[in-house]
Amino acid sequence: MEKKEKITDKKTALLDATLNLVNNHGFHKAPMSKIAKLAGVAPATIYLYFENKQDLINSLYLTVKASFSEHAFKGYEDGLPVKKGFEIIWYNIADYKLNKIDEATFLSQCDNTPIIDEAVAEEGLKHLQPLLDLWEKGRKEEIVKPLSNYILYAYTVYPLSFLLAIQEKNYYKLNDEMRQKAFQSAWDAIKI
Amino acid sequence: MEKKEKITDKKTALLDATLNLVNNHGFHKAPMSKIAKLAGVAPATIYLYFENKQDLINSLYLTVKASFSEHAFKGYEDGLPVKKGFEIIWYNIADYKLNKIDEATFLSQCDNTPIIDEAVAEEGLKHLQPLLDLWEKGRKEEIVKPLSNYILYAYTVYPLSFLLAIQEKNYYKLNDEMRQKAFQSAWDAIKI
Amino acid sequence: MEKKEKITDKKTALLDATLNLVNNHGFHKAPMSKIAKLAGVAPATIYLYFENKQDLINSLYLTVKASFSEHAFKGYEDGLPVKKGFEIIWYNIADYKLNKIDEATFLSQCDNTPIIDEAVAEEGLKHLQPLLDLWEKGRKEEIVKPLSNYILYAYTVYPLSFLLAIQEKNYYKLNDEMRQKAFQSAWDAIKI
Amino acid sequence: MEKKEKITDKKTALLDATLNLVNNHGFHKAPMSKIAKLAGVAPATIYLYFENKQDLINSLYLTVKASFSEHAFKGYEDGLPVKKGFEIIWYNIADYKLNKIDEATFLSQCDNTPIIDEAVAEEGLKHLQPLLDLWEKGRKEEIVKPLSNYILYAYTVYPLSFLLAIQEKNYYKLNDEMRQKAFQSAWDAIKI
DNA sequence: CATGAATGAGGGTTCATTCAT
DNA sequence: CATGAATGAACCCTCATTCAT
Repeated sequence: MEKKEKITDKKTALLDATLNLVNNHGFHKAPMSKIAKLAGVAPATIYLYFENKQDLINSLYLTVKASFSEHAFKGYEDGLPVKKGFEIIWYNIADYKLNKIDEATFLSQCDNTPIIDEAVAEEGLKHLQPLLDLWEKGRKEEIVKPLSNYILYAYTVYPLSFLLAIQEKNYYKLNDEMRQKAFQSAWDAIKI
Repeated sequence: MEKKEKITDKKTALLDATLNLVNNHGFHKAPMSKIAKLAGVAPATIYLYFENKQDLINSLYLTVKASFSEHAFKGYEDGLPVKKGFEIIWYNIADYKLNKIDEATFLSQCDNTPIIDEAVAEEGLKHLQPLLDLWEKGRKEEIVKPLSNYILYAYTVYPLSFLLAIQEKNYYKLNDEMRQKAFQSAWDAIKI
Repeated sequence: MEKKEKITDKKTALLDATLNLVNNHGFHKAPMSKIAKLAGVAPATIYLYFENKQDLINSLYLTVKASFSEHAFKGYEDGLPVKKGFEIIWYNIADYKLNKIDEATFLSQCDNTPIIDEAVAEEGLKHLQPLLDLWEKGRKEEIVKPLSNYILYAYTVYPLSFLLAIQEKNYYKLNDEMRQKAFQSAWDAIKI
Repeated sequence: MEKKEKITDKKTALLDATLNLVNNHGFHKAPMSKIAKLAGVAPATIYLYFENKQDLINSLYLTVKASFSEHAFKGYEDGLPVKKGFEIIWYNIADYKLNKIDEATFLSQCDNTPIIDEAVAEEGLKHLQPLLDLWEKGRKEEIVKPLSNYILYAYTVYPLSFLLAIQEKNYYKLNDEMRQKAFQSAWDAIKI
């Protein structure tokens, strides 16, 4: 057990270091040497855990995406009424994006930049299936507008990325009341 | 006149080349040498028109942002009713984002990445003032929900960036009917 | 006449500009573009007056060296007694080195650096002939020690370069009294 | 111990290579690539031992200056009579300048050129203190003329730089007899 | 497992020089 | 005569990656 943990330790440290550097300075200006230093490790050590820089970034992306999905569906289960289910997921995602700022910022950067290999990016898309299923159900029950999943996503989850970015730049801080209003707008946008 | 045009020619060619390379391969992997080659120019020539790479990127950002604003408010004037005015602006922006794909993609990348100097990024924010004024009017007339501009933007304009990205990845093509539905969702999200 | 002067004007301006830049920043960091700008001329214009950068430097060296020699022998004539003649020349050189600081500094830099083509440097050496003749006479009359011209030079004229450098760095300012003492030391070093 | 030596090896090789190239071709025309090649090392390796080119030059300057001082005061001790002490130091310096030609030439170039950072240059000045103390003593005992240290230096040590340069250009070779005469001139210049 | 020294390839940038005007 | 735009070559430096230890 101890050995396995040690491995995870350094791997995690490297992923964390990468996250911070890429977030704060961009993919360029996040050299392997700095990543190593920030992780408290020698540069060559990185290559024991990752094939190369691209693999490191890809791995980080998938790791963060997985953690995101895990949070997104916390407390959610299949049988719930559409609005209730949507509410749970939306608030979960909002919590994630507005609290786990670094992770969310990194995902934003990946989604708007060609730094992630396309194949890997596609793999990251599969995580939202339960939400897509819920929307399908909502459309059938004529509670949700007959719009494609893309549009539903664009008007409910995606706006949170903007609010995150704004908050990150310290222009603004989203309190509980505003969060409720934001949810209301999301729901208004897609409900029939 | 001829000389001035020639200058503009090369400068424009350089900006275009940068746009394409940064869009398709990211800021890293858009070396000056490739930019020069794509623009049909020697690398050293870039430095006749821009101080350095950062200045080139910043200039491109401001140029594109200006063109974006110009399109956003085409045919719009101050006195219009809130919904009508909003409709005009929204469709303008939708047209821009879904047709001038390269420009819009580049702006997305800049807004989600630390490649633009902060001072320059702030300068780019000033362009939306007429829309903000319109929203203020809408709130006063109790047509628009009493939400901050950030939230209004997040639920109306920002979703278009997602639709653009989706379309760009060829998963989807937004036709006129869907565009109308998308507008409806935007309006539903913020109207009282 | 006017045209000739105009030519001389620009040529002189270029030589002056080069002198200043090389003195203050070194041969490297004295690019042709800056030289041109300081001289109020386009870069390409330099090549109307000089073959290339090396020729510009060489020309400057010879020009300054000529001006130096001219000053060195002002008021001197062949028939004078050895000590009197030496005194005149020494004071002339001292005046030049301690007043025409830029020129003297430049000569120092050239003499201690491989920036001047060797052939040109040798040509610059011929200018001191009258002093060498005077020394020859002094040795014959057994007023001056039987030392080679190099050593005589090293102990009389060359020390002034050091005093110049010191003065230039503002550590020190040589007044008339000290100058007389300095001359005394020079004479003591070589007189029998 | 072995590792430390290896490090010193490459660092020394780089300093040596720099010395040679700067001496023979000047600071410009001593590109990092050539320095590396002459040291038997890849260009990037230089940056393991020095921050940048300026740091390399500065380090070389301080290294050589230290070696110079060490030689200058070999066999000298404080209590010696003024003339005897001066003789020892003068001959030490003469030996250094006329034998360790490369080092001395480099120092000359540094002292007459703005290639060394000023702060570093000043640090190099501190090394001659024992000689300055000796002169102070000589002035008090009325053996040495009441001249500033600068002038004393100009007429005793500095002339050796000229003799070095002459010798380096192969115009001349200073044998023991001439060296004694040169010392006599130095002493004549400053003794009362 | 872990490392730090080492590097080849390539990055951004400068510059002496040219050429059409 | 004079120019300024243009450039090829070279410069300094960085960095992802490797390899002996």
